[in-house]
Amino acid sequence: MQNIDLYKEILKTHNQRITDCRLDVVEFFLESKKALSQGNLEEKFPQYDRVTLYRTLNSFLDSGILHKIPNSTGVATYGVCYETCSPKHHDHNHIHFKCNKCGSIECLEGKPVPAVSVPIGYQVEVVNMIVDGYCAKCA
Amino acid sequence: MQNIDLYKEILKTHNQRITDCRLDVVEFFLESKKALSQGNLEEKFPQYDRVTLYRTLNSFLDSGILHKIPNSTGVATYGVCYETCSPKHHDHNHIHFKCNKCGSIECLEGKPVPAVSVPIGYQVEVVNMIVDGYCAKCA
DNA sequence: CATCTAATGCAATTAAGTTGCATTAATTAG
DNA sequence: CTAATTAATGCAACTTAATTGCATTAGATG
Repeated sequence: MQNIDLYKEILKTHNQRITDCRLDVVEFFLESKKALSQGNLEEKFPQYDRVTLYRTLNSFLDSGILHKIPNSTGVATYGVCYETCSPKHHDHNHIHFKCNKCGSIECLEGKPVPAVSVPIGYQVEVVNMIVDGYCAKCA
Repeated sequence: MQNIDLYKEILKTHNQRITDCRLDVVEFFLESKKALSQGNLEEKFPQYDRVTLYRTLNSFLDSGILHKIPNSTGVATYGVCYETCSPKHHDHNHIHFKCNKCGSIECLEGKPVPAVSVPIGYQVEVVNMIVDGYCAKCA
């Protein structure tokens, strides 16, 4: 909890109350630098009720602290939003990488999503790019 | 069931037995031209047991008739594979589009996924691109 | 400090997906 | 064409993910 002031600031600017649970969750996301799921939170914070963690995730999602990362596993995973995101408009112009061996999901910062063309009449809101493969450790 | 011979051929070449259920499911996928979920199948085919439909989907997945489409809803959705796919190697070099209004997910054929660059040491297996927005009908 | 309202914890419930097992039916070999 | 083989089906039970209701607690605001 070295950056406790930063975590508090993040919560405040997103209209979240400063509670132990929410500070812990924010810290966990920022420190781990990986996409996390409800299950990861339950493991890490057995002191909090499952439902509280669910609601924390949903609350962070609504307020724009986190975004959902699409995947095929059937388990919702979340990543930290960047400064360019606001609660109303998410701008996740980066690629997510999922390792098929260790299962970790991370954001590839500095790797912008290439432009995408859609059929006439279609309107693009968000583009997600998910790369499956093997990370540097597992390759 | 006009194309019943085609459906049988698809099942045969993927080592699936010709049954009513599997013929119906293949037809549904090919006719609707959209990504479908377990729920869609249950609605459409109340005559078949839930478990049978689950197993049909999984069987089609393993044999390379269908592929999973990553998404943020938490519900697994499946799309038809192209000829370039084999059970062992899936080649889904196309973009999936999800409409935020009507919820339909479809493949944008003829829209190849752009090349993607990953950090050194990373190995790419499959690249998925999911565009969220509004389809021509809902825009 | 009093009020307001968000956040929490517990219990119960819904929904998605899986597993075991006995039965049925499609395929294959003789 | 029939018998043997094995995939597919249906039912029941179970697991896991996620949601809802409600009473209680505790931040935030004036």
